[in-house]
Amino acid sequence: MQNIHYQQIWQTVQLIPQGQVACYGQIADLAGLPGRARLVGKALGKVPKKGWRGQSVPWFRVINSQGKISFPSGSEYFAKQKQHLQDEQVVVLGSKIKLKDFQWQPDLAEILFSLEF
DNA sequence: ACCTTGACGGTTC
DNA sequence: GGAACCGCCAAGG
Repeated sequence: MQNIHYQQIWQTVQLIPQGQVACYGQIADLAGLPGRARLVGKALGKVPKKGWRGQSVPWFRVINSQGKISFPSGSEYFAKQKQHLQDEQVVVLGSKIKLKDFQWQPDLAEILFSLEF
């Protein structure tokens, strides 16, 4: 396929460690697409369910810059995302997550690694 | 080539 | 806090 941007995004999302979260804008920046948070949302909506390059894409570790799950509360996907996060010990109160405690803070080495492709 | 759609973000009030 | 508004721009129709 030719949608290079989606692939860069999926790949970056795969770097988020288990038990941590990242926001859409943060992923966009790390993927080399500054200012394109919305594209990240679109890309996540299209992750291959079977995974990509042999690994699953942990879409549920991506939330918005306000620390909230971006699906309408009550929707099927909202529940699914919340469940996945709680399963890996991320505390979700209502729809909110404390970024201060759970946001992924990639170190320099990780950033450089992600830029090599 | 034009128009709409996004799992968004920052600014402002 | 939260809501309204505007900027963003690749993809798909």
